[in-house]
Parts: sequence; structure tokens; C-alpha cells
Amino acid sequence: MEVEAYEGPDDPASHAAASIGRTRRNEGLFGLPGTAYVHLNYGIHWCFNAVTDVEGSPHGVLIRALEPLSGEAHMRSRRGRDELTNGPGRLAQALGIGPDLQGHRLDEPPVWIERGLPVPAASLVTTTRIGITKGAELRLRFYDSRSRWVSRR
DNA sequence: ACTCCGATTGTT
DNA sequence: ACAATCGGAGTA
Repeated sequence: MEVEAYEGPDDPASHAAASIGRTRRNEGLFGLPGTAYVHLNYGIHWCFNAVTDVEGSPHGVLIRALEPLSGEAHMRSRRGRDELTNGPGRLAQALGIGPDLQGHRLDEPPVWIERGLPVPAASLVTTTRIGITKGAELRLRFYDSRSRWVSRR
């Protein structure tokens, strides 16, 4: 899995940066920890985040890539191509994640997150986030260097 | 009402 | 390189 952290009002790249405040668009980020924040990007792609701090504190993690362990045929039918889950927009489409999932608890179907195997420190890559201009120097992107399921190196 | 632009992707 | 395509935010 590849993720990026967006660290609340003090993070200039966050949808809930202090300069923006709480709006209808980013409302989901202010929800309960462990719920989904789903947003539309570039008018085309839905992106999937997990809210990570207490209600009212807009911290979250953008899920940018993951390894499909099952249901690949279903994902292919949703995607219409073979690139399934490397990239936030692709991943959301492959999993059928859209605005319906806003605020969904991520400990129950249809979409949930479970603890996986630990990533050895030697394999954990910590680097800069993709596609942003503000806060571009912060190293808040993480992935397992052994994994093929990464959006970009 | 009108402009700008973004946590992207697929095609040229 | 660049078009596609939507809605939030700022300005008027």
C-alpha cells in the first residue's frame, strides 16, 4: 500500500488547510476517525482517504495504491483496463468508491481497512507527496520499496 | 456570474 | 506535452 498523510490546518497542501477552513467539500475530513473522506479531483477522479484524527480535527491519509489480493476480475470490469490500483483515481474506481462512501465507517463492509503485515524499516520509503505545490518539501508519502503496487517512484 | 485551478489519468 | 471535466473558492 502507498499512502500520503495530510496533516490538518497547518498543512498547506491539505483540503482543510487553515487558509481554506471548513467547507462543504472538505467536511468529511472533520468526521470521526476511521471513517472515509472521499473527494473529486480534476473533475474526473474520486479519491479515497481515511480520517485519522478526532472529530473536528481534519487529518487524513490518502490511499494512493494497494495490492489486489482478490476480486481482480471485478476490478477489471469496473476499470475497463488492466491498470487496477496504482494511483488514487484508479484505485477508487477499481474498488467502486465514490461519494456514496463519504463518512463510511472503515471497520465494516462494503469497504474496510485491516492491519497488514509490518513493513521492515529497511523497506519503508519516506518521500515527498505527488502533484502538490504547497508543502511540497514535506516527506509525508510512504510505501514499501519491495512492492510493485506503487503509483510512482 | 465569472474566473482560476487542483491530492489525476489516458492519449498524442 | 495536453485535453478531459467538475465544483469549490475568490472576486464582482
